[in-house]
Amino acid sequence: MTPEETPGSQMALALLFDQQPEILKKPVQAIHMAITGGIQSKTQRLAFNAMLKHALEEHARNPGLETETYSISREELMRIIGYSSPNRKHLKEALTQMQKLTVQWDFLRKDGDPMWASCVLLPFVAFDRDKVFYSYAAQIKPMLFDSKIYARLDLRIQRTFRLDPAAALYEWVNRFRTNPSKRTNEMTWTDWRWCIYGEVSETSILNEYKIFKRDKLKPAIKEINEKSDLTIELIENRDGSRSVKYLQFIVEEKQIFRAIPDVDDKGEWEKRLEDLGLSARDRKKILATYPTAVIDAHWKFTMARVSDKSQPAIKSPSAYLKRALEGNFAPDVVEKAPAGGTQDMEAMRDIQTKFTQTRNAEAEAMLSEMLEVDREAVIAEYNAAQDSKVTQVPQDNEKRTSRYMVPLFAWLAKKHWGEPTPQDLFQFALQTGAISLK
DNA sequence: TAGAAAGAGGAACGGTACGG
DNA sequence: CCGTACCGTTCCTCTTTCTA
Repeated sequence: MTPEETPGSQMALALLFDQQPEILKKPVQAIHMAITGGIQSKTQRLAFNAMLKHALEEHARNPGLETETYSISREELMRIIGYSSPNRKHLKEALTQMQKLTVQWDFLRKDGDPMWASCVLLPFVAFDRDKVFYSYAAQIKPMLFDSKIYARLDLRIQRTFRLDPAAALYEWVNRFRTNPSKRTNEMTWTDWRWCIYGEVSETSILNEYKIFKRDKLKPAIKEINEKSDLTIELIENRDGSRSVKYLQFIVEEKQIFRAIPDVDDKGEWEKRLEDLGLSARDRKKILATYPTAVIDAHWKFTMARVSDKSQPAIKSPSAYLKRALEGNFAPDVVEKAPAGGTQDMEAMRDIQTKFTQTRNAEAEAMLSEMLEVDREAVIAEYNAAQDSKVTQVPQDNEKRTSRYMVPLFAWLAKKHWGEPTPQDLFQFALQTGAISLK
């Protein structure tokens, strides 16, 4: 069942684990979309995500400002989508082509608002020497920018895929990673083909399931299992007939990404240093000489350098780490204690409260968007974790007042997004304008 | 009802076009 | 030169369905 994992891919995953994530909070309606009248390449898909991420950040910085046209530096765009070729022609062509692609938004909610039924993917794109300008259709902007229901998509992972359908399938299954049932939705195989590949003509050989599976599905599943933080498994449903009718996936998060390792723990560091290839003597010396915070900083420094493709490759990460530690390469790691004063403390608490409220609202939206069976599973899990009966969420829908539900939302938010990290709070404070970088 | 035929899918090949 | 996308082919297995 477990896919073959080469040491190389494991190393790549381990490296990924130590980088800063690049999360796009992508509205689910924009994930559940299908290209009509053509196919979408990986470059286009990633570019759309990169541009959306950029626009969302822009939007968060200036919430009041109604921006018509966004711009992103070409360098940054190319970095996010992993476009390394010096030949810009194809990037330009791919982006220009996006103006011709139309999409069916919110594909899963068939009875949804018909206003978003179909619309051009990117109505406007322009270039100059080092910037790319783009804008969205006015009708879909609220959906893109104000959506409460989103999935966290890690663009670092998505750009490591080489196969088009792998990037597309990953995006779809990633959205179901937190489902208690560990299942995606079930769709006819032609709908899956539509979502992860595009619309095909009547004469295409991809009208045969076995060809689609051979050329698109299987390679995509293989690549996702090898390179991503998820393992997925295909379920085929023949529905009594001879041919495969419906497809579904089992989605599980890989172990390494589930538990945040305790970096203060010497044992954990011992193992990490060993994995890197350091000898027992070196490990002992390093752990005895430097505090873990310093090792951690240099570890991150080393990993960033190792995965930096713009510089010559590092032959031996372990030797590099040693040298980095000896030379104290990493910038200062002294933890900055927050400036004292009760005013600051109160401002901090205020940010924390607002952050919690926002997250709870997001958790509520997520819950309401779940399938009935999944929602009840979540509630059952929550109830099981309650010591006392009075805090349990009642079975009767009518009786589910905020007295019960708000703690549930908080629990759910913590479960899915974890404890807010300092970065989360910092980001949030920046976005809401509570603090500013000057 | 046994055996043939047909349908669906899988495995392992092959090729061309094209871009980095 | 290699990897990806796309398009074929041949031979095989398994299951359903047809038919003598």
